[in-house]
Amino acid sequence: MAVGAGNRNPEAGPASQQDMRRQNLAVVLGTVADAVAGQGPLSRADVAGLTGLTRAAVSSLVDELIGRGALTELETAPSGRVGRPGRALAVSSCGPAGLGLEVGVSHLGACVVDLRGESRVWRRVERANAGRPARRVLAELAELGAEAQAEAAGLGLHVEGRVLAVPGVVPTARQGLIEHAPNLGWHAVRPADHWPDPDTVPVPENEANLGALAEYWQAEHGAETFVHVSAEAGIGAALIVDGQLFRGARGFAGELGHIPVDPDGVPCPCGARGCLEQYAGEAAVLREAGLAATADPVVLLADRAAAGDPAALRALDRAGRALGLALASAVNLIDPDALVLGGAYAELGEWLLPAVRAELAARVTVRPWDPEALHCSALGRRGALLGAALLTVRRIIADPTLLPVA
Amino acid sequence: MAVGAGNRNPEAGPASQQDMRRQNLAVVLGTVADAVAGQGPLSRADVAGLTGLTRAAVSSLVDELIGRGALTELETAPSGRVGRPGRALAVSSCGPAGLGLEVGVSHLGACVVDLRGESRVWRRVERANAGRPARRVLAELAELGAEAQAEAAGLGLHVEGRVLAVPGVVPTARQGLIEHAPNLGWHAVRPADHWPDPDTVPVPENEANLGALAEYWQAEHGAETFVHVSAEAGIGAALIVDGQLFRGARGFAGELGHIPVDPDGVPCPCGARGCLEQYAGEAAVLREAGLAATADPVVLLADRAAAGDPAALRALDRAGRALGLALASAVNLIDPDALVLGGAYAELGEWLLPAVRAELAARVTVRPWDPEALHCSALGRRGALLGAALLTVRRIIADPTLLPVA
DNA sequence: GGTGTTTGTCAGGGCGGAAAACAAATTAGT
DNA sequence: ACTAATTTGTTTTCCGCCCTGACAAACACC
Repeated sequence: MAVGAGNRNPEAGPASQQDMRRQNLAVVLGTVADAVAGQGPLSRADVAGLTGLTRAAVSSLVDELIGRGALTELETAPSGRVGRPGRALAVSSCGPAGLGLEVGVSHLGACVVDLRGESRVWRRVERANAGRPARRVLAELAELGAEAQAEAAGLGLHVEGRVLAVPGVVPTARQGLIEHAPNLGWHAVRPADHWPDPDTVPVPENEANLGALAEYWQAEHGAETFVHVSAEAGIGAALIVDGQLFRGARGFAGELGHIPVDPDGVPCPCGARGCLEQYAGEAAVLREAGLAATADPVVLLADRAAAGDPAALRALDRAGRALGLALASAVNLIDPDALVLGGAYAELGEWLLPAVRAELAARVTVRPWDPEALHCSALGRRGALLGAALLTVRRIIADPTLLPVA
Repeated sequence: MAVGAGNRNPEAGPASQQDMRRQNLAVVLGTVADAVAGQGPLSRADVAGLTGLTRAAVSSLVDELIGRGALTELETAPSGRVGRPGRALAVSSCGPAGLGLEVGVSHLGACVVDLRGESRVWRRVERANAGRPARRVLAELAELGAEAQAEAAGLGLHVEGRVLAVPGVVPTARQGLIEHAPNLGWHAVRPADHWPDPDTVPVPENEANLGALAEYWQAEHGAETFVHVSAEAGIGAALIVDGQLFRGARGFAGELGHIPVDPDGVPCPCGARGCLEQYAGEAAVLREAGLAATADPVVLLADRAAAGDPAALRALDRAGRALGLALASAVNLIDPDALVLGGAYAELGEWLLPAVRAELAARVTVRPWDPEALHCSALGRRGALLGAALLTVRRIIADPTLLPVA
């Protein structure tokens, strides 16, 4: 009898038969979606065996999922085993899809991901968005999104949800509001107020959170609980706990940038002293490396480091040690399966990782710690946009009744 | 569409009608249990209105809950309102109960809590358990537990589960094993191997976790997400996230004691430098205050501080500042609703709180922070034993089918 | 005492999964 | 080539659970 086992959330309302159906639809669809990589396509009987449902129940559920366009029956391939061969099931590669949109400081992006999680349309254009009026930026993004949606329609995909990744604070309580995006110069922007077409308004979400979710949904490491660090302007961490994004009581969880790494160190604009951001933030690293801010300072820094520039290497080493110190606190508190460096950090990983690893090894001592648990994201800066599109897809897989019954 | 909304755990198995029934039984019982304090006892119709279930369904569920001994029908009191008066429902004060057991360094404890969460039997005896063979300690505890259970039987209570609070590591993976309890000198102790009566073997659980759960279940502050700090020999934190104990990927979450508060500070036996434990741990505070270890050093320290001893006050201030620094990291990462000082810290709160508050105010700057969110536990050192008994009770409320149908 | 209101229960129906039987499609064996 | 064995997918029957609607019971108000 482990603590927490069986302690379902008492706030959850009563269960109805529709909830049961919904849950079982999700179980069947999720089983097919997750097992694709495993051992070839599944049949109804396979799904029944894996889930514990009856073949009859699975048949009924699969019929409904096909009717909603979530599943497809493939051509039956000879299996070689004795007995009647099963009809192969697969998540539809044409049909429902998710549209992801992104506003960055220097770019706009749009992508469409199908139910299998594969990116089918990808658009990215460079734009200097800082300081531009939100209305203009969003109008241009809407255009880009419409193009992507049209291209997806040509592939047989139908967009079922739209999510907008923004580098800013999107409070949990006030749906649809971008409270503050310092790098863009946005305050209290509500996309719905500026979007040209009221039928295609996207839901905003913080880009670091989306990047972490993309990492969880797509990455190879099967970590269910991990910390995803991303540095754009500030240093933010997104916490994935048991496969769920953890936002904290008020949505401010993961403020890694203001963890104290040197209690009496340099003052930070936030008012405290010795915040991580003053040691491992973009501005601090550039200053230490003796570089001026440019259009893409991350690439510049990576080039200098690759060329063996001692100042750049020293700056990155110092940043890595500070980051490692802060992450040691995170490991001690959260005990994650993995630590993932994403966003800009992913591209500097080669020079950051040794210092971070060394600091972690020295500071995480009271539990087993695998150095390989710290690694760089394979998605890099694509994570946020991918996550935005995947969010819709994963919501559909978690609740296929969101799809129209056709 | 908030991130995480509707993302139910895909690992969850299929739902059956029994699951639905179980859930609805829990909803009804939980509604009656939680609303007792609100506005007098509830009737079936009240429960139906609160939960959204039909009166007919509630009737059926209530009948089953009465049959299992979880609910009781009270004498109908005149309500004064028009219409047929409802039959008042209440959680049984006699019937199912939870037994809590505790092994401390200097005491043994046992208590019985009824389904309402009220402590009905409380036993605590002083014993120097450090270094004694586990078999002897557990035999004596079993005796104490049997006495408590007998006394509870006299009150009409029937013990449905037994939980043992221990100051040590109880891994999630290996059920029923106390891996290591340094203060007791125990290694790899499995209570089942030493318990006299195989029918009453308790399940061990870490006392800090249980203290935090007791705080959550009993405390007035309605925080769903908080950090509960307890200092016995080491400094441990238990994290309650959305009303659930968060253990981390491997069960090591909450190691507050080894968060670095001074990166190049004094070396710690763990191998790192500047760990919180070296500044705010019991041994460090006593040393700083110029006191020798005694039977109950916490009381000694509190006496000195109350008397205005400058060394004691200085030591507590230093500890408080170090604790505040570490907690600032926790707040930045977790964004909890509250921070609770429990265990021995609760008794020293008067002298610790100002320094902790000051440090938090200086370090938690990038979000709203209410100084009152930090407070001391009202349960103090009773929390662990209470939590052990409550764990069974809360499990029953979360799943009433655990009770025999009578 | 009659009326209106609220409560608790009962009967009927629908929904959804389980169990068992059955038809279909393939391989293995002779 | 033909039968037996095996596995799959569907059909049928059954059961559990909640919902809808109706009804008796118990109170306040007039």
